[in-house]
Amino acid sequence: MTTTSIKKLLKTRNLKATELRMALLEIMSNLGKAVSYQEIQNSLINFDRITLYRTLNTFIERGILHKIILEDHQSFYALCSIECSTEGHQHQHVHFQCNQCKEVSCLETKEPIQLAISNHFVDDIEITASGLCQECYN
Amino acid sequence: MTTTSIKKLLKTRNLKATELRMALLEIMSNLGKAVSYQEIQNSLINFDRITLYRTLNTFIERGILHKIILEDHQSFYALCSIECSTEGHQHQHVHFQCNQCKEVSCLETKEPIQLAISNHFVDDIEITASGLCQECYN
DNA sequence: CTATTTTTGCAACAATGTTGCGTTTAAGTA
DNA sequence: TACTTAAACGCAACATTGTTGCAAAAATAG
Repeated sequence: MTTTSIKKLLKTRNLKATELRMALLEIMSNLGKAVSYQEIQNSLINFDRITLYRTLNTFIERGILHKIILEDHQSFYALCSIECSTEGHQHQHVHFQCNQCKEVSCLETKEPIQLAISNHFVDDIEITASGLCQECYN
Repeated sequence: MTTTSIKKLLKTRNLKATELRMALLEIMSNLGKAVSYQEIQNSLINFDRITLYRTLNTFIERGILHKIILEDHQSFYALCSIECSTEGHQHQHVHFQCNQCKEVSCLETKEPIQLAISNHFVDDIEITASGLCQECYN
């Protein structure tokens, strides 16, 4: 994403284009993958952690980012698809973490994921898989 | 579980039957559901939080408990099935949290869950669903 | 350029994770 | 039962992350 398109995105969500927000979105779009909280912190220079905390929450709330929580309490963040908005997230994908390189990716599914549980009303499903990614598998 | 059977279980895992371990397993087996960390703390009296931390980790390591991490970083713990051991966990179930009563349950699946991702080697799958449980649905 | 609303940055606190280490305890053995 | 010893505990100490309030600063609209 260019600086201009980032600014546009922020504007559509009624958010001001502040320094940290721009920096964060630049990092996320440059890396083009799910990024760990650690990695975000390391990529930013001279930032306030409370502001980052609030920025991440704001972005999630406005449908710009989504959060992925893995077993070891590590948080990852990934850019949302275009369908997500202030009104809500529209994700339909599986999160995959490679046990070797530890990278996390969002895998789009062609068909909606179905899960039927008797006597339960299922509203949302989160699927996290782990194993070996394409790179590490070969 | 009776006190005797708890002691037996600990012995099979080469663990000493200490006060906190006994108390924790009694709570877990009495409640008979996934229990939040909060709830565990509230149920215990006069305990050391580091000891609890280590006890939980030990139990997970030895295949007595398994940990369920939900979106809001809340940890839940549940007793493992008989198949789990020091050698490893053998779970094949879906974790479900009710949006209303917030209870978490482990739902056994009759058939193994399959997930094929092209060019990836899938080793483990975690599925967390949310919605309304039987009680709150009616 | 100015006004206004948003956002930041700091203080302050809570919860949980994590390790080291000396002391205590459980459990096997004499 | 008393003794021994490896396991487990309990405390100190520190790190990380979450969370809120509030005054100061900054971004946008006009």
